[in-house]
Amino acid sequence: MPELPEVETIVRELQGSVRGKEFLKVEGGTGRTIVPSISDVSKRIRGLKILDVLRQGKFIVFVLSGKMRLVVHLRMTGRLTWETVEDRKKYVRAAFYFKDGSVLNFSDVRKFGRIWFCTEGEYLKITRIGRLGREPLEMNLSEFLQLFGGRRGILKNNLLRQDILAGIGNIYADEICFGTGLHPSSRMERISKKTYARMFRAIKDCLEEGIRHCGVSVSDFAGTRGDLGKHQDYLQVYGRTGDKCYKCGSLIKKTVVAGRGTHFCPRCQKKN
DNA sequence: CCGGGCCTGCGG
DNA sequence: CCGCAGGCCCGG
Repeated sequence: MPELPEVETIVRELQGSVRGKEFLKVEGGTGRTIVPSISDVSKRIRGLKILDVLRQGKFIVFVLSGKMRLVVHLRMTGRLTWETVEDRKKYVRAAFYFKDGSVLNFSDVRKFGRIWFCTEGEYLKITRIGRLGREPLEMNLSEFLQLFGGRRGILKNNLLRQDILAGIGNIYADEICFGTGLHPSSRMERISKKTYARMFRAIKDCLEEGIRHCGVSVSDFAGTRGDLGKHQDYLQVYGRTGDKCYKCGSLIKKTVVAGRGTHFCPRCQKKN
C-alpha cells in the first residue's frame, strides 16, 4: 500500500529518468483502469513529451507538453516499473511506450489503481487532487496547530483523511500515533497543544524516515526498477503484532480503528 | 461515522 | 474455503 513516502520514492526515480521522453502509444487490457479509454488515450498521447513529474498526496502527476496531464494513483497494489524489470507480467493493466524504445508498465493485481489523461485545466477536478488537504512535509508547526487544533473525533480517522493532510495511509498513521504516544482511537478534542507539537514532529519524522529508507515493502510496493524499500525493518508497531515494543518491551497489540487493522503498544500509547 | 463495493491472492 | 489485506468512493 503505497503512501506518501512510497509514492515520493517512485516520483524521485521518475524525475531522474522520464523527463524529455516522448510518448508513442499506450497498450493494455480493457477495463476501468484508465480514463478515458486506453485506445482514446493512446491516440491522443502520441507525440506528447514529459516535462516534469511530481507528487500530490498519493497521486503521481506527469506534466506533459500540450497542456496535458497524466495522473496515476496506485491505490493498493499498483506499480510503475520499467519493462526491463521482470515484473508481474500478467497484471500489467497499461503499458506506456516511448519513442526511445523504453516502456513503462502500470501493473496492478487488484485493479483498484487508476490512470487519468486530461488537460491541465480539468485535472484537479477529474482526479480529485483538488480536494486534497495540506502536504504534511510542507507545513510548519503553527500551520499544523491551525489545521489540527480545533478538530474533533478519533485521531486515526483524522490522520487518514486526505482532505486534511494528504498522503498518510494505514501504516504511517499507526507509526505516527506511536511516535506521539497516543492510542489511535484517542479523541482529538482532548489532545493538548503540547501533545499536538509532539504529533507534528512524529508526522515529519515518520514520513521523512520512510522516504530515507525508500518506503515500506510489505505486500506490494517496489520502485520503478523493481527494488524493494527498507523501511519495513524500522517500523515500530505496524505488522509487529505480538512482538516486543522496542521502547518498553510490552507486546504490540492489534485492533480495529477507523475500519482498519490498527497496531499499537498498550503501554506507550494510552487512550486520552 | 460506519459499512459495502471495487478486486485478487494468500494465510489460517 | 472463508475472510482478511486497506486505497478511496459512496450511500445511509
